[in-house]
Amino acid sequence: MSDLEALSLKLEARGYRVTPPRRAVIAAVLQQSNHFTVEELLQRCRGAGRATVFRTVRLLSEMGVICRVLMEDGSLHYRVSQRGHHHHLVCTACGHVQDLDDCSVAGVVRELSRASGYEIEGHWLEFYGRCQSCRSPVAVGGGR
Amino acid sequence: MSDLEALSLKLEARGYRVTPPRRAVIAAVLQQSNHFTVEELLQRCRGAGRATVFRTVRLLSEMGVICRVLMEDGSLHYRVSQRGHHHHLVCTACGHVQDLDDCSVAGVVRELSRASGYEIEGHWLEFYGRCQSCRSPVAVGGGR
DNA sequence: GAGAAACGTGATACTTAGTCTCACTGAGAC
DNA sequence: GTCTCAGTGAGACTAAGTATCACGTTTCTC
Repeated sequence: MSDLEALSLKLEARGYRVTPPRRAVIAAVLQQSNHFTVEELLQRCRGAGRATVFRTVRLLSEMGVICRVLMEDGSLHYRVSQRGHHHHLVCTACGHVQDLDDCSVAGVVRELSRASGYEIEGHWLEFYGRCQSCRSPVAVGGGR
Repeated sequence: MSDLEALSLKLEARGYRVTPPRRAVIAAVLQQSNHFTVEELLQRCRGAGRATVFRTVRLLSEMGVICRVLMEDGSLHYRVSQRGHHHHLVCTACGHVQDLDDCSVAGVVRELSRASGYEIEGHWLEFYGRCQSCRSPVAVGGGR
């Protein structure tokens, strides 16, 4: 069973109809290997309207199929998400995003909760840097 | 010396003029005890134009006088910042923001850098929860 | 002090990312 | 067949921020 079919079943199980525009958006989302913006999806789903693409993205986001990635400039991108709670490591040079499996601040949250008296319900954590292939190995000509 | 005067001197030292609209924006910023939006500043500085308020906010942000706070809904607010790199603890009930002095993920960054091969240059971390006075005395525990 | 250059300004148009509204469509229930 | 209702596209609208432009004010130079 393809990812598209699996997702369609998941939508139907939740009582949503799987219409041609929704299929088009989901297919476009699944084609994206890295992060994307809604504008990029709109380019790929010429058939579907703006509102529909935004609605479907919100739906997929609520279902946990895609997650939001906060870029270093403050803009929000989206990304297919296999797991539940996780964080991202964003390469500021090539834009590649890597998922971080385990939540590295779980201990910090416990400690902070005790120290501050807050009941901590959530957090947002993104790392920015240069991936292995973008790190210039002693500047072999050019660089950025 | 008041904060306003200190900031004015800081601006002049950087070669910026301290004009009446800028003074008005800075005064409005310093009046805010918690986080604020540019729209709120605009309400308070009726004299200064929209563009000027945005320009001054960007200027103060570049100077490190104010910092951005990412709210749970994805919107960006601003906040007077006394220190350099720090994180925020946002109460989702009353909206109060608390600064976290020491960067609690410094160790995580080092570990992650080694494990992933990334040269980590920055990160964004915000915590969300309910502050001591907003926690209902019954509901202890839970979490996301 | 005059004139020029630089800086800062408000008004306003524009951009981006997203939401809202509304008339319409098509599938399913009866 | 018709009623209902989720889903649709078009397009208006919103929020947050940027760009442009003509103009005013300061500062610099002579």
